[in-house]
Amino acid sequence: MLTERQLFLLQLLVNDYIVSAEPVGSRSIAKRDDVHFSPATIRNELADLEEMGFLEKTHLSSGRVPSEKGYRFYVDHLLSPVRLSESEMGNIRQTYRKQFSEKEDLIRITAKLLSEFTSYTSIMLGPELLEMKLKHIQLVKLTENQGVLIFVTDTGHVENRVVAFPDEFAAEDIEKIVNILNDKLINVPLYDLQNRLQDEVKAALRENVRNYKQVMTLLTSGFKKNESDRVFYSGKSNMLTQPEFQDVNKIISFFNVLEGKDLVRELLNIPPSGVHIRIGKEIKLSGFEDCSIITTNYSLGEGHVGTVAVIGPKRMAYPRVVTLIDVLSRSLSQSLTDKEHDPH
Amino acid sequence: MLTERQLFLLQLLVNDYIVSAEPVGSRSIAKRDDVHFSPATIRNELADLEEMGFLEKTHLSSGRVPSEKGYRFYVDHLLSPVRLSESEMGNIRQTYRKQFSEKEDLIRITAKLLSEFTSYTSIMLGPELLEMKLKHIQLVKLTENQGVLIFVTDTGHVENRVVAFPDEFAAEDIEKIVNILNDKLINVPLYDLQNRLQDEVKAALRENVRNYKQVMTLLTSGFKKNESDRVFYSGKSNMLTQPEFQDVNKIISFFNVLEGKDLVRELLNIPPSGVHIRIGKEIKLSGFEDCSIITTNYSLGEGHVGTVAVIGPKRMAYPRVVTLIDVLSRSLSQSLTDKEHDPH
DNA sequence: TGTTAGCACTCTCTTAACCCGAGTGCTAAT
DNA sequence: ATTAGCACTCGGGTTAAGAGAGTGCTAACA
Repeated sequence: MLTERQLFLLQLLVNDYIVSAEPVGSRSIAKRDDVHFSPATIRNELADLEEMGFLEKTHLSSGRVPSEKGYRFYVDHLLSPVRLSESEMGNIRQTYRKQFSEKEDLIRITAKLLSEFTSYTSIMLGPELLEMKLKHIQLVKLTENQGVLIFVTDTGHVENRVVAFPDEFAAEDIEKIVNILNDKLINVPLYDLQNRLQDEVKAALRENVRNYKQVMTLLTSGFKKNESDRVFYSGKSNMLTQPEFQDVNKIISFFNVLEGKDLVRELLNIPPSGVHIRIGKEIKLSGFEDCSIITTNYSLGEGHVGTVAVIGPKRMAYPRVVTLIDVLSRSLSQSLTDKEHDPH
Repeated sequence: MLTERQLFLLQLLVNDYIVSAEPVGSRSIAKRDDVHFSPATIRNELADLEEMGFLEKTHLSSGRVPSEKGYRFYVDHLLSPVRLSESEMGNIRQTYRKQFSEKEDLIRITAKLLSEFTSYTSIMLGPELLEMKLKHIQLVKLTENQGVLIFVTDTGHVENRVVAFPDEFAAEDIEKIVNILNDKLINVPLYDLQNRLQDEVKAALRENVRNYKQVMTLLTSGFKKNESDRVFYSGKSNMLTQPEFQDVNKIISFFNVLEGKDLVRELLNIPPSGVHIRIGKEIKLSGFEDCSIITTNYSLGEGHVGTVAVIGPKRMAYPRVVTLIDVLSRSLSQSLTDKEHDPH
C-alpha cells in the first residue's frame, strides 16, 4: 500500500513529466514550495515507488519517468478533474449553436474542436449504418441514361449513388419505381435491405415495370453498403510537435497505423459507456506503444451510437483530455438528437 | 546554347539525382557504359553547365545537383515520355470499370491511385459548385420538427442539410414546399439561387404556406453554399519517406501548408488545360521551396472542371508523374461524363 | 526512527580534434 | 579536344574529454 506522501509524490511527478517530457529528478521536486522535504528523502521515496513498479529510469543515473503501471495508477486513482476556462466553454457553446448543417459536419466539427483543444489527434467513428432504418428513397434522372439514387435514414443520414439506367427507360418508370421502393422499404433497417429487395420489391417490380431485371441489378448494386467513410480524423499532424515523435520512423509507423484499418477495429472494441483510457501496450497495435487512447461514445438518438477518440502520447494531459472528451461528446449527442428541443 | 553532349549529360545527371537523391559526381557518370569520355571531360562540361546556372554544388567539393533552372530546362526540353507497365494500365482500367458509386468516390479513388502509383501526395479539387444547376430538390421529414433538405445538381452532386421545422408544421406543407421549389428552382445555377429564393419562391410561399417566414429562413440558410469539402487528399504521409523530409520541422511546415487554405487557392490559379509543372520557388508558398507541383484538369461534362495535383519533392520523377496524371485525369473525366456510353 | 547532508559514481550530451573518402579544379601530357 | 595526375576542400564518422544532472549509500542529526 502506498503512503500518503508516496501518492502525493507520484502525482506530482506524473504531472511534472506530462508537461516537461523529461525525466524528473529529486531536486526539481524538492524545489517546489508545496514540498517540504529534502531531495534525499524524495530519492528514498522514489526508489521505493520504482521498486513497486510505478516508476522507471531511462538510465542508471537519470531522473524518474512514470511506468505504464504508474500511468495506470495515476488515471485510476489520482486523476483530479480540471475545469475548462470560460472562454473555452463559450467557444464550444457557440460552435454548437450554429444550425442547419449536415449531420456529418457536426461530427467533423467535434473532431476539430477536440484536436485543437487538446493538441492531439482526434478520431470520430460514425454510427453503424446497418442499424439505421430507411426513411425515404428517391431516384432522380440526370441524363437520358443515368440518374442518382438517394436514400435517407431515420438518423438523417443521406446516401447517394450515381446509377446507369437500362435502355428504353421511360420517365414514368422512375415514378413507379420510387413509389414501389417507398412503399416496400420504408422503416426497413439497412441490414435487412438486400433481403427485402429480393423478395417484395422484386415481385412488385415484375408486375409494374418493363426491364425489371435491369432495374433490379441497378437497385441491388445501388444499395450496396459502403462501410468506409464513417471515420473522421482531425489533427493528424499534431503529433509531430510532441517531443517523443521527433524520430521520422516513429512518425511513419504512427501514420501507417492511423491510416490503416486496425485502429478503427480496435476503437470499436470499447465498452459502450463512460470514458475509457488505454495506455501504451494496452493498445494492441505495434507502433502505438508510446501512445494512449481515450475514448467515449456519443449518441444519435434511438440507440445509434458513435465513437469519439483522442490519441496522444502516453505522456498525455489526461485530466484535461478526459474533461474535454466528456464535454464535447455530450454536446455532440445533444446537437444530434435534441436539436428540436432547443431550436434557438 | 547547349551542345549535344551537354544536353545528354544534363539529362543523365537529373535522372540520376532523381533516383539517388545524392549529389552526382563525374566518376559515377563516367562509369555508365553509355558514356565514353573520362571523368575529367565530364568535370569540364559540368563546370560549364554550372556556370550557365543549370547545376549547383552543395559545397565546394561536392558532386552536382540540378538547380531550379536546371529542373525547368529538364521538364521543358528533356522530358522523355514514359510508358506505364501493362499491369499498371490493367489496374487502372479495372478500377474505373467499377460502377454505381458516388461521384465523389470516383474522385477519391483517383486521388488514391495517383498517390499510390507516384508515392507522392495527390490533391483533387472538386468542380466549382456555384456553376452547377439544380436538378431536383427534396425535403424529407425525420421527426416532428426536423427534416433533411436534399438537392441534386446536374452533375449528380448531392447536398443535404438537416433543418429545423417551424412549429405547427403540417405534412401537407412539405409537399407544397417541395412542389414550389421544384417548380421555381429547377435549372437555376447555384450562384443565382439566393436571388431566386428571395424573389419567386418567397412570393409563391406567401400565397400557399402558413408560417412562410420561418420556412424562408429555413430555406435560405439550408441552401447556403458550402465552399469546403471539395478537396480530397491522398498519400499525405508519402512525403515522410522522401530523404529531403527527414527533418521534423520541414515535415511540420509541409503539413501546415497542406492543411491550410493557401495551397488550394494556389492550385486554382492554374491555366485551364494541359499538364502544368511548378518547381520550387515558382510555387509561392513558404515551406514548399523544396517541392514541385504537377497539375492538370478533369472534366465533369458541360464545362464543369476540377483540378488534379501531385505534390512531390523538387527531385520528382517528372516523366512518370506527368504520364500518370495525364492518364488518370483522362480516365476520371471519362468515367464522370461518358459513363452512359460505356455502361458495361 | 525518520530525515538530511555529503560524496563518490554513473550516464548522457556537447564540443573539439581527427581522419577518411569522395569529389573538384587545375596543369601538363597525349 | 581529351585525359591522367595531383593538390586541395569539405562533410561525415569516430574518438576523447569535460560538464552537468542525477543517483545510491553512508553517516550524522533531531
